[in-house]
Amino acid sequence: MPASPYRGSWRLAGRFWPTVRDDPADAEAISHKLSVRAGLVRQLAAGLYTVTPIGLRVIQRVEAIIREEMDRIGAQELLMPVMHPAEIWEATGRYGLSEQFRLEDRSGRKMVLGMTHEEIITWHAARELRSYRDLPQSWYQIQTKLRDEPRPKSGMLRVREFTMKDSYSFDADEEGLERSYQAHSEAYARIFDRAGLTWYRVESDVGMMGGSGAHEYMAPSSAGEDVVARTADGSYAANVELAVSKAVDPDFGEAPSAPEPFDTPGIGSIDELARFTGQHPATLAKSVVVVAESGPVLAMVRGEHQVHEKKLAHVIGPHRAAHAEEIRQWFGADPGSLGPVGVDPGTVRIVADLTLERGHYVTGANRDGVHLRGVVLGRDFQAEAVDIRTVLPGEQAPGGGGALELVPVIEIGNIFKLGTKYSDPLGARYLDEAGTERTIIMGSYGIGPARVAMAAIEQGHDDDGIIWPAGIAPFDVHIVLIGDHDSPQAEYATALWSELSDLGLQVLLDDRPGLRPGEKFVEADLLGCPLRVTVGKRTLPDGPLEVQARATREKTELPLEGAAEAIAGLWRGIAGG
RNA sequence: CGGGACGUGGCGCAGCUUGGUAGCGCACCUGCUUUGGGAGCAGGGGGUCGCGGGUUCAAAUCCCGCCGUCCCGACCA
Repeated sequence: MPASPYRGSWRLAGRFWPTVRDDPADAEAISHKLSVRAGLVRQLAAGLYTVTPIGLRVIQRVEAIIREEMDRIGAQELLMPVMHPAEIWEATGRYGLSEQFRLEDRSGRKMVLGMTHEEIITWHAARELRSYRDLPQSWYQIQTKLRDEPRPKSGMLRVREFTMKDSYSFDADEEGLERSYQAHSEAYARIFDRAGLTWYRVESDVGMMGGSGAHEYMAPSSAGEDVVARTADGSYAANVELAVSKAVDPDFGEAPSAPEPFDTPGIGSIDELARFTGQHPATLAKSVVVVAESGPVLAMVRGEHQVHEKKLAHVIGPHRAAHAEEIRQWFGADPGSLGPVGVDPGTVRIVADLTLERGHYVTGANRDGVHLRGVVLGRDFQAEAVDIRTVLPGEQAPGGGGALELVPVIEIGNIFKLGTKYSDPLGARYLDEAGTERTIIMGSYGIGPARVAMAAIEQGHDDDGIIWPAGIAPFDVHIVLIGDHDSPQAEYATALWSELSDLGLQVLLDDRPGLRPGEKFVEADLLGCPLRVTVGKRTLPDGPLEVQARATREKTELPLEGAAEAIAGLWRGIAGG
């Protein structure tokens, strides 16, 4: 049994720590490769992972930071079931979502596995909170969520079962919600700073949560699935799903008094059209046909832009791409020669990006191999002018903060102003001072601890392994013992381990017998604790003791006298005091 | 859900085209030597080749179906 007299410190001999030499064959993301190689996680099935004892240390350190910061803003921890009666989800119209795991109990009662807990916490709030005197409240939990993801991927980054810190605020009015939202915003900043991440707070889409305002917390990483548009100074930052920008207008020149048809044989794409006409793509309009529930929609953006599906969906609702035959039927031409002029507004709804309100454009003529030039919105066709395009890097941010860059990010947390989306259908109401019944105003706030850990790996690694931020490393100090159990080095290393632990550090002592020094060094690099101390024959009897910082590889030689204090000092330097 | 790839000792892979004794590296076990950056020698254990069906005298290999996993896209608090 490995002795561990100090909370948080480990002797390694006899512990389960399954490292591997090779990258797993099916891993792509760096955090996926390294989390498996460093023995932090093991896969059970697609999107299902077991966390090993040493991996759990990292997760628990993230969770400890979260608990401290949530408690600091007065949030209270509780714990709700993962399995819920379906009726509660039916009440908010969220029963039957495609990602929801559904089942029946033995008596045939419909149940669901929780993908989140808005419904459940609101159900409780509706029963327990009655008076303005009961408000405000902030409740949180760190609990398992289950989502039947269409495509689990990238190791622990996108999984079907994971733990989430989710909190919920209950306020009497909008001002109260604003305070709760602000408190969470400040707590989140401290949490992600303490976890050692580079992160952005960005405006986000309210999505399926509904509500009136939302921000996402994003860690930049090439493994990220979301994209943020931001200025270099950070004054503007938004998920591309809703990012806006000032497009650069080309020199349109004079518009002809009416659209002029011209032949464009065999031209099917904007690139080809730009080459054929010698005009800048920004003077060409792209026409995309989709089918919404109400019928066909022609969506138009400038040639250099892309239609953003989510933005479009905000305007026209759920939709799909149109089939070739449908397009023929509605427009009398094939994709490549489509345009808005002459289209019957009774059959086809036309939505045009805001950029098209300026200038005149080349569009398809709805005759194969023919385009029109000089097409003007408002004069030659009517359309709803709306924002449906994706911003491009280099375009100017709306606030004057400069040019936008597009960066891939991992979503590590989010905060939502829910308003009454859940409290209303679930009947969470209270009586105000005047005795009037009012609906409770809610917010919800999430963080994925495992994503925080994986983002830290994405942002901190080199060819040899992980470089943990001091705040969430599995250990503060990793002692590599070179020598047998009964050697003087072992005796010294064990004493040093105790001494460092007494100083409040979490220390890993690699006292595994029979391993070669090289293997221990390689695995220490893989694991990536901030400081590595080597105790070998060179150390004794007179020193020096070698300490290496994982991040910089900087080596420090310490005299044996006062070594533990000196190491603690080095650690404080790395951890930021 | 569309497209693509892969499934062979614990891990990483070869063998499949052209059917005929299941192989390599690492890991593992034993012994000796070694011990400050994934050791050397010798010996050894471990695989119904994802599952089911078919073709054949004979299937890891050919055919059909299914399952699993990964990647791209769609999707996605």
